[in-house]
Amino acid sequence: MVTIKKIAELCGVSRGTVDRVLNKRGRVKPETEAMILAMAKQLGYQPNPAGKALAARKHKPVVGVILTSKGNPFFDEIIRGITVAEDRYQIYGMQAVLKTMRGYDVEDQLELLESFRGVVNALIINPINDERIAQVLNEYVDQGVYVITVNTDIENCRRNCYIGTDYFNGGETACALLEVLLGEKASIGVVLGSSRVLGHRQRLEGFRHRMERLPDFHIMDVVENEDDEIYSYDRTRQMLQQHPDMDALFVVATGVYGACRAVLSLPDRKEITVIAFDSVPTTVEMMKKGVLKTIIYQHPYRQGHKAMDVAFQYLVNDIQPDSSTYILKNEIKLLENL
Amino acid sequence: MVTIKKIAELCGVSRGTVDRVLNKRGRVKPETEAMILAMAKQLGYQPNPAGKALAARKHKPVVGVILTSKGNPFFDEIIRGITVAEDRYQIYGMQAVLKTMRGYDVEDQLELLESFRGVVNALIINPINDERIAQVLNEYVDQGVYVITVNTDIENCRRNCYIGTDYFNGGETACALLEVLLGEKASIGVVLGSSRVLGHRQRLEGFRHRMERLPDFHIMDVVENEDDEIYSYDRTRQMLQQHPDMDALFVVATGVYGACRAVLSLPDRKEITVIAFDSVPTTVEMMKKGVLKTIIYQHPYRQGHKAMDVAFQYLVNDIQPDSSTYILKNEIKLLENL
DNA sequence: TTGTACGCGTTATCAC
DNA sequence: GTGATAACGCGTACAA
Repeated sequence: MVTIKKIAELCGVSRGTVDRVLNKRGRVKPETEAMILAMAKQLGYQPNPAGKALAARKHKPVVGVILTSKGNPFFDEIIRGITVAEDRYQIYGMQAVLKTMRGYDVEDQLELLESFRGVVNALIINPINDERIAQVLNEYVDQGVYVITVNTDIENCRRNCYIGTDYFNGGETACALLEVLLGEKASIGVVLGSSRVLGHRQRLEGFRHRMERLPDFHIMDVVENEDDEIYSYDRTRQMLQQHPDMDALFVVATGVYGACRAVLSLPDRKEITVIAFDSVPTTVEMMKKGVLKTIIYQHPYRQGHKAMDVAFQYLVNDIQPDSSTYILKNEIKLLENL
Repeated sequence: MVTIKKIAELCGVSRGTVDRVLNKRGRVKPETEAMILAMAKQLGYQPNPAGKALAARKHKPVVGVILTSKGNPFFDEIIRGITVAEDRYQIYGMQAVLKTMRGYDVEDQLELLESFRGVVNALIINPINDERIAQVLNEYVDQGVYVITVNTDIENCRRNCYIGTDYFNGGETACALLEVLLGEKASIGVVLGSSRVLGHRQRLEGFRHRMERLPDFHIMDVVENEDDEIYSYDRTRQMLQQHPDMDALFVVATGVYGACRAVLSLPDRKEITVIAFDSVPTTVEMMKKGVLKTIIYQHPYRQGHKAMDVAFQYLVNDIQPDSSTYILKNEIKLLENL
């Protein structure tokens, strides 16, 4: 096992010098620096996280967490992942400060971001895809804050790491699932949430892309529910009535409950297959009622847990993740394997 | 942050005394012990894993790993999870020694177990469900070795932790999936592997249990393939020919490739829906060919990684897992979300 | 029965 | 530029 001490001995210098070289603190003669670097490389030196963690205990790194959709059970699962991880890492002196907001208001999120200025060492955020947000995140990165986007990513931003699902693939999966359930023919109604969220647009693109190889799959109509269950109910119901031949519903984002209630409210109508995302209590209820046979699941708990894990590795052990994205799979769930 | 040192100061004793109390080493006056215990509890003392890890560095704990089915791609994924985790934890002085075997011979596994006697501090094993194995594992536990069963559990054994899927639920999920794919009627052929593996029996039980609420689901025939692809091919083919009305195949364990080849070899036969487990290259090939539309996935990588994580937490940080079982979900995969 | 002292690997602070 | 030293929290050998 190779340590700083050992390198120091082998190079005939002190631990302090080796430390200065390895951590690029300067004030070292170029020749000795080269020698130490060579030796470290040759021996394959890896810093010991336990030592680092112990020495770094006085830093007490703070992780700021900003999540949209306060009170949304899906995000509650992300939060659970975060708090369980916080619990595991709290002993290393790391702590998380959580702030949630309701809806997707850019000003609100900017305000929360401002409140973290100079306070946090890392940031976990479910960002609104807005260029002002992207700019603030870039500023954070420039100030040395480690920025992790979770659940949804943001465009034109130099965030350090994204943790979440592949939304385009989520759409492809939804379409493929529909094919498995219905066969080669489908008359589809699409229920959109707000177009503000990057991922939801990508999901629809993925769905359409996968549809290209299915000549008898047709999108008959698209409605927007503005992330509101009542609108979702009303507009879905209207759509179903206007298209009596429609036999599939693709709910791209939120509003699943309202859409399912619309289906339930038309018991004499042709049977309809609903594809939707996330196993929150309301969708589980609809699975139990048989309105939903399947759901696509995004591992929310693991998203939160992994985000904290990445923050921990960076802040406490100074280890960057292998990749700047960590993609969790879109899983297909029945009631049985929830 | 509460440390041993702080507790010692507050109690007016030395760090050594506190250590003896907290680690139950004895040689402490009952009264002071009580006081220290009370203080530790009141302050919510948690040992710092970094300190523990550092102090434990001289121990160099060894994790023995015994896996059946050498060369099986499913187990290769488990191994990948183990080695990635080993890489992450290797810096703490922990190392893994991996031994694989072919098939399910009890003598072979006993031999491997013997070779680890007195060598390992923890054991990760994919056990054959045999009472002699159970007995040896109990001996290991009694000697203070931390025993983790992975992928399949074993009966009548005091192993410390099981990490893997719920096989009974896997069977239920398979049946529910078949219902989603075929509707309320199905004439099913079952392909069994070896009955030696506990999990595979449980899967069939789960399947049968879920079938109880489907009066028009019938198991027409059952064949065993002895974990051999050629037998699997032959016997499945014969079964399909004998039952022209059979429209579903439930492959409980290995032999998926052979069974699918049997389906392919009868192109003019009635279409058949195949339910099987694990996305290994051969099954993925069959998905691409369209023989398999879905597969049930067991998170093999995560099984291996989590097993090492639990071993690490125990050996290096002295932390036991929350539960003596860690159950990973049976996931349903299409080609799109593999 | 209790206290002291050292080492684990890293970082930070001095003094030279 | 460089080296010595203390500190982080824990475990333990040894002294009292």
